[in-house]
Amino acid sequence: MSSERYNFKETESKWQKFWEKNKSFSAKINKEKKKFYCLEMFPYPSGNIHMGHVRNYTIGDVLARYKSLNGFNVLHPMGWDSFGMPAENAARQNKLDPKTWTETNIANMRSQLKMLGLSIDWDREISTCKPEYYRHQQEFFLELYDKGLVYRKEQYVNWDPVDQTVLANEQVIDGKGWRSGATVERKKLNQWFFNISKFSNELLENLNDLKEWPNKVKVMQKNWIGKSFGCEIKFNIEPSNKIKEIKCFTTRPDTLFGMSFLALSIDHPLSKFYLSDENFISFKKECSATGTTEEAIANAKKIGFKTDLFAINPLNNEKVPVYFANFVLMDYGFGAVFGCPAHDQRDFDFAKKYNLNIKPVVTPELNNKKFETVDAAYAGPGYIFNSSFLDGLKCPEESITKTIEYLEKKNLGQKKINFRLKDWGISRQRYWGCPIPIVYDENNNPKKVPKDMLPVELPKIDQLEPTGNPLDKANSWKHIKINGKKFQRETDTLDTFVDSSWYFLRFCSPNKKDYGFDEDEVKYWMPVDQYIGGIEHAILHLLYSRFFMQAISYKNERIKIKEPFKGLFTQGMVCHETYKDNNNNWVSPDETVNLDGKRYLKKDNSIPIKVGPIESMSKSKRNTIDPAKIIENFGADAVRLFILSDSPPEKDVQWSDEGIEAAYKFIQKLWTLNNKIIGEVGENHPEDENKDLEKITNLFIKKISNNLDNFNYNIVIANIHELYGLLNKEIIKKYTKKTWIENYKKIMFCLTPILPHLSSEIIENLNLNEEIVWPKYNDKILIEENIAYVVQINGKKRALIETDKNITEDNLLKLISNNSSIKKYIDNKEIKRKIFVPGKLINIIV
RNA sequence: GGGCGAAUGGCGGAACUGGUAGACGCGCACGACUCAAAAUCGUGUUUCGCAAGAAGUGAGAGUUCGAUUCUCUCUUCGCCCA
Repeated sequence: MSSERYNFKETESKWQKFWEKNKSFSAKINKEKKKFYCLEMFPYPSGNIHMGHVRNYTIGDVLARYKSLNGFNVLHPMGWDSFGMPAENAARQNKLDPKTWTETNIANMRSQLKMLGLSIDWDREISTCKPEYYRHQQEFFLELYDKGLVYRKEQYVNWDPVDQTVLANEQVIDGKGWRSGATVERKKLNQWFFNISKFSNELLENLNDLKEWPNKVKVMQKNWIGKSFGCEIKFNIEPSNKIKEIKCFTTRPDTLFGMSFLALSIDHPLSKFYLSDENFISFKKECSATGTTEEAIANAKKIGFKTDLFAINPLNNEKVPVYFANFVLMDYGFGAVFGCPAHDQRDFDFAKKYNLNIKPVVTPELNNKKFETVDAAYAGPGYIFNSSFLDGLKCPEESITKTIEYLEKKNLGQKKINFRLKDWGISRQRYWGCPIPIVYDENNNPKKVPKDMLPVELPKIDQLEPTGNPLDKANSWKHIKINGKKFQRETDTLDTFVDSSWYFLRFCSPNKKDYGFDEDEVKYWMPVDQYIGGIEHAILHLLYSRFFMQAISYKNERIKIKEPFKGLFTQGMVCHETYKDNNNNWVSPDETVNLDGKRYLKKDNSIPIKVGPIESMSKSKRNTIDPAKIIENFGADAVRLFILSDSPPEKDVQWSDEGIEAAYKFIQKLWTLNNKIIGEVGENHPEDENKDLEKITNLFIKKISNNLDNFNYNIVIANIHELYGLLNKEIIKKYTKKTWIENYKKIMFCLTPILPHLSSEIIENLNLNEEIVWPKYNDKILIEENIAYVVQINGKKRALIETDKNITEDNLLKLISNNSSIKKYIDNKEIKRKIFVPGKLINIIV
């Protein structure tokens, strides 16, 4: 017998144990069934799960369970993105070993996730920091090396001279190292790259086939890849003793007549002639004060170094000075641009500073030959002028193609496609990452580590020193003999984005020893049918994973999959109010007492708290809520219910105490209702009073199915609330035991994706002895004989008339003319027009 | 500066292909139970108005018998890129 109050602790742990023991969510290839690969972005094991995880994994779990009930063979795995800087930082600070720190966190977070009741195949759990995982990653690296997709070149990094370490961009704050406070320098290092730009066109074109991706993400990737049409132009240089010509790329060849200088990147090959010039060296130093991001370079003050060279404009043979400038990137085009100050703001700023000619060549109006750019560059459309044979062309529609045609004909330049996407630098000067399987001989030539020597395992270091690269100091590991020859190991490790670029393949065969994945398993499970995660990974992680799939299938006939993620869903963030005390220090929700819903006091000293804006939960603002505590107090079903209820899953949701309490109460109400229904079932009336219960059930199944199909999970919760109200009214009516069970069980089956524990318990108590499947609804039952017709007069609703659905227009009009509340609107008035929509409404124009 | 998106009660949000705006939840108010409180249950809750009624989906126009929904202009906000 069911007790009065629902004991969520007992019931939830009972079912979690049941699922674990029976391996209820274990996935195996079954070619009889359609597969469904449901994947959520795997977490970084930072210590505890946060609300973002709860939301992400609840959304995924609802989908996985729903698909499973609908007859799909579901793969729903979980793992750990367990290499990365937080572990290394924590280890350096506390002089620990990152492995122990990471493993403790994983154990903790695994148990927290299990408390959510997720339908995960835990036998497939993987962790990227384990040699059993990264061994295969090293093999992929070597495969890509053989395919020519990996190379080494020099590139700038942010160098912290005090900590003797390379910093990521986000570790540089106001030009200083985040921990040491030392001024960060730009330093050139030899680093490894994946040739992602080789696939620029494929990565761009394939976006069109990703029909189940949010358009927003596709647009972001498209902009990131940044395909542009332009022109490569050759400039002759005078005097020609250093260099004869300089190539540059431009998207605006049509402004060539407005050129007043040529700007080069400080890394341009020409720079080698100036390295003995003290002024150039100090200029170079000044440039290295700016960060390495595009944004930092764009916002920096434009500075230049004038050379003794001049470039010849190929169109009019004018001579213009050649500068080195800090805003030109070696990665873009050829590290050289021509400056047209009148129509580019950057060039305009530069020309103003160095007193260079500003000659307008585009005018907004066709006949305005006096147009000048005085305060700012003009980048808008218009007509070409001051440009000899180009004059009068419409800009940019005609002018660009015409100019390119001319340059090509005269052999001065040629049309070119340029991509913004740069190759992916994968070297990290860190300890806690996947070792790069490369060694160097005595002449510093790189050699692959032989396959039979994989994995290259990280050396065990019990205590990490606060500074430097530990692998560089690990002498016994670093020096190695292969076939009697001496080598030194590569001491950089791989970017952790590499770890997450193929983990979805590993999940298909997580225990395969000799290779990263099993081809048959991958053929069956891939691609991921639904990938779910945060929008913050819209570009890098998703693009890198797409590249990896391209790279693996490149020159490999057996792997046909080009795109890893068929469907993508990006969920919004979990937000909370922020609180500050009168010293402007952040205060966490745990430290406050709610006075009246609006005002808060600090718990320990009763001083009023300032309530700030609602922001996404973050440790720095101290507005986080610990899911573990919430599950402990309210139960997993209540948390699942609330995290889905308040906002559409793709939008941000606000966490509130009232919300989770309401969810908890609703779980209790469902249990109370269940007890009443079980009582009714025991009554066993001889026949049904009416068909209402059947209608309620069918309409509910229809609504909840549609809403689940469309990710309208917040509306799904509303459907359940609505259903509760209806059933509560229904229990006073009389139905047979059979009718009650038939309908109630279907309803409960529908609740299992959302509230798996409560519904499993109820279903068990029904003693059905049948498999749980997603119920089908019967549309015929939902057809109503009578319907409330909307009666509009001049487009305004004036009445509802309950009548036969299939009534004719004439009969409906008769009804209306007898209706007292409408009569007054049409009496003594001429009816000009009638619009009749069968089964819905009639609109009378008078 | 460019691109994408959003704007609906006190709050979060519903409204299928143009057809009853405000589902559902929170909050609030009143009532029942109770010596009382909590919990629970019930009723109400867009605004103005006693009412009949009128107005109403960021602002302004347009298409239409009819617009939250379609088109244009503008305002504000968010995200991405610069």
